Amino acid sequence: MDQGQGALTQLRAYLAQRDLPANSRLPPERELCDILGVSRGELRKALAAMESNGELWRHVGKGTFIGARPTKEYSDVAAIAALTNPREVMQARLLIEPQIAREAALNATAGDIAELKQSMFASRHAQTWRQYENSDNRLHRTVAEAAHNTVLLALFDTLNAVRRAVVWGRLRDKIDRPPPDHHSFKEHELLVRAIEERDMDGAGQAMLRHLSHVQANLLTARQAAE
Amino acid sequence: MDQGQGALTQLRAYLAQRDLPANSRLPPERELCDILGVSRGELRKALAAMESNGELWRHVGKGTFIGARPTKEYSDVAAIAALTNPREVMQARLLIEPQIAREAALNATAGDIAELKQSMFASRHAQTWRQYENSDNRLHRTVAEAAHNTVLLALFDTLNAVRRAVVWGRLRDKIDRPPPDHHSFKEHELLVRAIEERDMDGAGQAMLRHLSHVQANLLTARQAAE
DNA sequence: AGCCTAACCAATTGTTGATTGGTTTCGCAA
DNA sequence: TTGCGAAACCAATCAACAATTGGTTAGGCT
Repeated sequence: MDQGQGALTQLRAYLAQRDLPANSRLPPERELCDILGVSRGELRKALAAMESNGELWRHVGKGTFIGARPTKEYSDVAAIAALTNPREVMQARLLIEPQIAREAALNATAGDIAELKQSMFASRHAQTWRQYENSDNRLHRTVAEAAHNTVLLALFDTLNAVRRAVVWGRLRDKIDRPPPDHHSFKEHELLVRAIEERDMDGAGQAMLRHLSHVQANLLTARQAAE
Repeated sequence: MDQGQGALTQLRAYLAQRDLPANSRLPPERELCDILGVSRGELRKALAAMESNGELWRHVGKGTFIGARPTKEYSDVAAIAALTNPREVMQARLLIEPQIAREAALNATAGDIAELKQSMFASRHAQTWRQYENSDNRLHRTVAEAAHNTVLLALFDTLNAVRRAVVWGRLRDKIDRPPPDHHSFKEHELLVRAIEERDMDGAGQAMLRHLSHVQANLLTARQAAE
């Protein structure tokens, strides 16, 4: 009995002496056996006790680490897409993206703005709807990048992934191409210009107006299809 | 001159003949040279033309692929948390949550409002900071639920998960409890009342003011710790 | 019965060599 | 001089294999 807790005591002493920071890895069990002069079975009992106590965590092939096991959380895009519909996705875009655009106006670098213009140029000269949508996606994501906030960018990507998953079935005529007077061209231009001029309100409003038109188009396209 | 475009023509013919699906990889350049009977330089010119046109994309060590370059998407909360910091998270909350609150004012049901009040009551009577934070989390999430938009709720959950993962080191005195005049109490009340009265602007502003105070507290707490 | 030791298992990591797009260099010819 | 082609080289990536590591089992000893 005294032996059983002896291993734990030794291990605790070893850890206290080193005073290792959180998430640091401690030597493999086979080495710790030698260091502490304990058998591997006893050592593992002590480790199990400390692990169940939340003081450390272990994983095969990785090792043993100080602190709490890192939580593995996913926001499963497929799960979200299964529960929602295009209306909700569009509404979320209308609420989120203008805010991102405002932030982009504040933080965009010259490089960001150059890339925005390039995407704008590409979308204007797209030969097919497919190409246009590529450029359009790229422009919207560049806006999100220009906000220079990792979390906002991640949220945008999630939203975007959901959007793509939801509007999956929607297809446009592959032969046709965007008309030269497509509403997005002018709207994109206003958006990029507002960002370039550091006009937060202007950028937010431009994005809002652009997405409102996209939403309106979704409705008409849907009505036309029925 | 005819040669220069000849490579592109041959490449296009090759691709048209195979009719490869999107995201499929085509042979390495050195092989394509032999297949098409073109020099590598000319082939690369043709590939560059098609790449700038958005028809394919290339990457060292990977190869050349049909279609648009896949955007690197985040959905792993741990990955986001590793790349960001409390400042960015707080900023994202300031941009997102007020918009959610506005939507909640529009869509909240009587049941939602009842639950909001219950969370508010619980947070006001919390015995420890731990309990308070549970109630506070619950209130904020109920607001997101009250927006009745699956996508917005999912984005909120993602943001929340990132927040929890990022504020790792932050510790509050476990003995102490929230003071009776804690700023959040009054702010929560204003928020819930605005939602109840269907006041979108009021709800958005209340949430914005509340989070601004939270942000300010973060700063002072940080300063006090140093 | 309890323990140590040794061996084995499966998940993970590390390493090495080959592959691949990108670039440079040199020779040649118009 | 200019442009093209062939070859060599570079760095990022991938693929396959060996080594590491926590988890488990079997046998022998006290």
